[in-house]
Amino acid sequence: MTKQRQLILDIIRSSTDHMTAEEIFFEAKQIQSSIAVGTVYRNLGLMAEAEEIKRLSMPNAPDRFDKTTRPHEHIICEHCGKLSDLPAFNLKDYIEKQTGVEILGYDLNLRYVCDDCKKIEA
Amino acid sequence: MTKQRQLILDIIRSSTDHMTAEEIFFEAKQIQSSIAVGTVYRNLGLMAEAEEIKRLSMPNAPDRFDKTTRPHEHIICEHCGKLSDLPAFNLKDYIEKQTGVEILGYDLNLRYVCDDCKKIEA
DNA sequence: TTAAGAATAGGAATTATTCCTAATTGTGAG
DNA sequence: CTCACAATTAGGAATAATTCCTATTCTTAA
Repeated sequence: MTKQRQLILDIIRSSTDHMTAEEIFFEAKQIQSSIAVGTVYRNLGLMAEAEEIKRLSMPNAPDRFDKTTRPHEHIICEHCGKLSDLPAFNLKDYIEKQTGVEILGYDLNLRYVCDDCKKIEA
Repeated sequence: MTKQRQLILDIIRSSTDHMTAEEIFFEAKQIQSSIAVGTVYRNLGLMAEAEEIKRLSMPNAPDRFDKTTRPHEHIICEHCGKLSDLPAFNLKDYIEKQTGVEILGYDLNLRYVCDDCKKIEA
């Protein structure tokens, strides 16, 4: 756990939303201006691999990183792209029963239109 | 529906697995050598938008395209990356009841280790 | 048949990410 | 403490995936 990795982790943990690598890089730069973008990507990849954080991949968007590794769901507004958390549905047992396969984990991404966008549309 | 778009759609529909844009481009080129990579990406994006096909985004992998737009689930081997289809679990009603939110759709990606990789690991 | 609009080819540009190498930092044996 | 070694970083080049631009080529309706 180097200084840089700790800094990146702190930024993710103190953010309320799900940041992109680029956003994390710019915040990190505010604190340690010498930090390199490669360092950010490498540490994000390593921490995601080690399951200290979670990488989120969505269509038509760069990856985002989630401080929460315990299971929970994500819901994304199709209109503005806002990404929010939902409590876990705990589908693992249900899925394993349905499929007969040992599931290591799953990603469930729900699509909706958020209240703000609904107002605008109406 | 131009000749090129039809060609791209035919390639996707006749494939058994989920192809990347690059794979689709190379197959298309066998048939129409003048086709441009931009044409493939543009038409894939348009068809995904129009829900004629479905775009799949996974961590650490380029997007893939699925001929099947009717709901079904995807399961990916964490070891070799093989991506397979599963029948739909029809979680929409359950999710809407849990969340109280109108869900437009969802993507559920399951992670497991496929039989081939299990053998190798053992 | 021709003008207008839409889509393509070709390639440059952009975005997101990874890789390379020299320099720096942290660590443990002496 | 300090030297040497290993690991990590900074900086930037390189790559991968995708989008964008513009001139050209269809297509279609009048």
